[in-house]
Amino acid sequence: MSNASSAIERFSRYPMGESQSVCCPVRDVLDRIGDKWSMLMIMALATRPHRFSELHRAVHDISKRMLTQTLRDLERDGLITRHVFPTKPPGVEYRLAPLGHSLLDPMAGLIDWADRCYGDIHAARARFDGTHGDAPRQAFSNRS
Amino acid sequence: MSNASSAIERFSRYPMGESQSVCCPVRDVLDRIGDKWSMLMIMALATRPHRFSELHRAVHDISKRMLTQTLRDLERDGLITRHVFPTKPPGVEYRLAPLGHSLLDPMAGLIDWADRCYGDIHAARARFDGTHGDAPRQAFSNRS
DNA sequence: TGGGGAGGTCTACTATAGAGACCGCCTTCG
DNA sequence: CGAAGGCGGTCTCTATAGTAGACCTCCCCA
Repeated sequence: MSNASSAIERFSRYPMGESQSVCCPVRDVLDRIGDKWSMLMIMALATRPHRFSELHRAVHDISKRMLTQTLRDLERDGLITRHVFPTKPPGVEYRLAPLGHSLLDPMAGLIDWADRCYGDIHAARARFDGTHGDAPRQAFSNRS
Repeated sequence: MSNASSAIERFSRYPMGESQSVCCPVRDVLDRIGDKWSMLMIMALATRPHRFSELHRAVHDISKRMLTQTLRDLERDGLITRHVFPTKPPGVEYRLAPLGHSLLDPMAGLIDWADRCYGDIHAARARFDGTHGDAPRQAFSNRS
């Protein structure tokens, strides 16, 4: 918590109240890497460069469309780079840019936390669903 | 990178290839806190407990619907707690649970990174949009 | 000659988020 | 007395984003 409080404080400097989302790095960064696939891509690329299809195989349940889009967005933000090799059938390799590399450390903290607290979260979830609801499917749904 | 590599390695133990999303803490946790609002809620609650309307004012551009849902989900996962005070008009207070508190530290790392690299990301984005596209609006869109 | 992989794009479908109206309860103001 | 407004939500409608999966070109290999 030692360094957390300072970060929270730093964060608090960015007012959230008046459509300031544009000037709040947290919102901005979260919108980018907080989506379903970006972090997974970064993690996959953390060990070594990957080809498009390798990434597709590595993640399997991403659609090609989302794979392309996620890679484009990450490239656009300078987190990964895209290299085309003009071989016979052109090969494309994606690799982590330095900026992407610098993300690994903070991400590792999160992964660590996820790993540690996974069980607690599921326990809490089960407890909530048991105590609180008869229909444990979703806590909040658009049931028609 | 020192501790990052170990975390990456730990992550790699969870295969992503065979619909293993259910057993991968990273995916699981990311789906929860990686959404647009959860982290913002946690950050808002980091300093002190908040009432429902306080949170709404603090974030302003969240709809009540999403606010309710986000709070429910966080409560369900044991990250925050919800206290109802049976005062004249019942008041509801949300506060961080210990589990939520333990998230602050890893989150701080990310906020820190966001703060540091915000500029780089925007620079990269501008460069990409300039070099790469005539229509800098979106890198990938469903244009009809 | 036709199957398969690479590296995508396109279209159609559907789940999700967001806007904003509404609600019961209570207090306060004119 | 009647209206206004805050609290803590829920409900419905619509716009948007994600998903599945067909399709495409180029090349290699048997």
